[in-house]
Amino acid sequence: MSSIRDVARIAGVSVATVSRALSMPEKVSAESLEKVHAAIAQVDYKPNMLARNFRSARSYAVVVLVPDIANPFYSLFIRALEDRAQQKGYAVLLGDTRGTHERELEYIRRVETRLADGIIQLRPSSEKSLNNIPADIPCVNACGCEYTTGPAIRIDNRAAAKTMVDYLISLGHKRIGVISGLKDNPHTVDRLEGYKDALRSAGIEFDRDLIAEGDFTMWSGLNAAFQFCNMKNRPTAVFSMNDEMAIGAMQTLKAQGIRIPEDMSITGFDDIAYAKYCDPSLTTISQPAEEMGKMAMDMLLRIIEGEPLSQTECVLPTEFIIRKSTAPVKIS
Amino acid sequence: MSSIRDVARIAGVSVATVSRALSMPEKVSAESLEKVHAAIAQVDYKPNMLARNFRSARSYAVVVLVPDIANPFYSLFIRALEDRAQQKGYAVLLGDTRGTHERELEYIRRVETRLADGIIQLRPSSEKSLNNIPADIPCVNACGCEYTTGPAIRIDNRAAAKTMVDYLISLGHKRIGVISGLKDNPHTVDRLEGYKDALRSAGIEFDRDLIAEGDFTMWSGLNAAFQFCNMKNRPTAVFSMNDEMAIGAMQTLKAQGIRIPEDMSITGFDDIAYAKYCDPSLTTISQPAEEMGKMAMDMLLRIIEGEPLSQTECVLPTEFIIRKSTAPVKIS
DNA sequence: TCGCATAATGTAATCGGTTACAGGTAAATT
DNA sequence: AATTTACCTGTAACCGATTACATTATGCGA
Repeated sequence: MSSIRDVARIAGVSVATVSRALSMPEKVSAESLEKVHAAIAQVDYKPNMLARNFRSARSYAVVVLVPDIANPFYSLFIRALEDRAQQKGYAVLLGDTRGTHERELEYIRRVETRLADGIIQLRPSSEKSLNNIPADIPCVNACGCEYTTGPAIRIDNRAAAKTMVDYLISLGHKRIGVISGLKDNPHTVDRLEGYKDALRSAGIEFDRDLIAEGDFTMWSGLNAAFQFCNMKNRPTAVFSMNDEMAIGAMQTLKAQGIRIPEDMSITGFDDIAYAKYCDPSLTTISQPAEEMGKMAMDMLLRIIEGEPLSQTECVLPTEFIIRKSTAPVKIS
Repeated sequence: MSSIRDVARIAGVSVATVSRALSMPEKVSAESLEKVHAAIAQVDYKPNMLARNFRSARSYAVVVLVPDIANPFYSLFIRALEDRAQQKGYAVLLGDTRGTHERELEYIRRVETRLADGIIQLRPSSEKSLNNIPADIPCVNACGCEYTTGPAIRIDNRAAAKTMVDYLISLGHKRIGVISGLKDNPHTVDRLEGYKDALRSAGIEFDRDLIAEGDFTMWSGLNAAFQFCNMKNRPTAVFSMNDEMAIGAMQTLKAQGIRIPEDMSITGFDDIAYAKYCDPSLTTISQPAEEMGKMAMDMLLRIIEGEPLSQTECVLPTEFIIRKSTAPVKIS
């Protein structure tokens, strides 16, 4: 494999000239430039980036920590993140943590040992659920919540949830079930607050029995829905904290002969691709995942490059999308 | 930031001893080992992997080239690939090519410049659609087809397609529509051959009008289905070359008042998570994505490490999954 | 013609590890 | 006691780029 010294020898110039010809060609005479390019072509020289990165003490790579890459909501983020990183000359190291603490630490270690320059965290984190990333390593949360500490891009989960539940209430629903994420998940916490806000402003009393806990998977939504089917005083609408659980729940409801939305309305959150194609199509909240990913990557790279941040938190607007899974409450 | 020389100084040993204490502790006296570990703890030493990788001329990273990471079929693969790579101490560099030639080249360049040691290709490639990866760089296709050149893991697309169409024929269907991928996609080619095989063995004549071309997205499936709705002599079953297009097509069919499976059967391919949860649940072919990803990564790492390969191609079995989207043809 | 600024180039140090080689000590063998 | 062997350790070269600094050549004005 040819090195910069081979090129220099063949071109009849010094290694410094070759290096300059590549990184600052305006500092090199046209004559030398030509000789260098000829030599590069002759020996098919490809610079060794490992050497370059070593010298510059930078890896030009960023770890993306994601709880589960097969989750369609995260994959949208990742696509945007990767796109932006690529544009700026950075690589994305995939860090699928499968939700475990241990794997997260392994990836943090990669930054500490210089194999990556920073971290994009997709797991929502708050003070309560410590994020165990040392303060001195560049990190941005691309999917934060109200209590996320450090630089973050997020939506206003609480307000979005309130909007959704307000809408259900406006349709006449008074008993509104919730399919939540795990209790200690910060998104669950924020969205549940939004749900309670909506009930409060409508003067509806909160009923703990209407909360069914899931874990953001379709399967858990499917299970959670049974809790509502078997109730003597069934809710007339269900607010699911993500689309996947809503889609799972629909299966259960349909299987139990409950018509959507005639007998029960159901809503999601995230607006994943299937939300539009399921039957009936899902009323949901759209998160600007592309935009969030792009902004998060920009923020991280700015931190890495040592540029000042104009703001360390950015709250992006969501979009409320009404489809066919919701309808006015049935008069019975 | 502390280096190995700092540790050596504080421990009162040479840098060689420190290096050995870390990579071959059995070659170092217990006494030295203790001094080194104490010094490491004292200065919070983290080895600079960029230096190590530079010296060893290896990056311990692998590029995964994927046409679109937001495609749920690919994300399953990626999860398996990442899992295996992590186990073996390799990082996964995400290479979302968005289907473009150009981006693929950018990632190939990363291998040539030593930022990665090899490539996992998820785009099906064949002789016809050149894969433009130089022969001297380690590469495995994790999602190959019959004509893929070089090391590959694949399924028997042709046989799987035939199994599916045989099944539809066994239900009495004679006019079987196809929603295909792009014409020159190798998977399309293989699966279409399987379709024709099945027709041939049942003595049914091939009808070009029954082929609707899509591009493996839901949206294209939705559109392709219109071609069948408007036909005077409508097919009684549709074989879609992936689940997403099948799900898109279902939307169109239902919207046109065509009942599934009573009026028309429909089948998919891949068995993505949603295939089980759509309405009706989808009869499909399950690909062992986890297993394929794992095997592909193992094969690639073996090539990188210079170990001999027992075989350069591996064809894994698929599973035929019957759900609710298929039924015997209606007697009319 | 001389002095000085500017441009182009070359020499060699440097980054932080790994490792070939040499040297030294103590135990084992003759 | 001499020789061999095993084991541990240290010195310094090395990987391939970048870049500070020195050097040389050229152009320009006085």
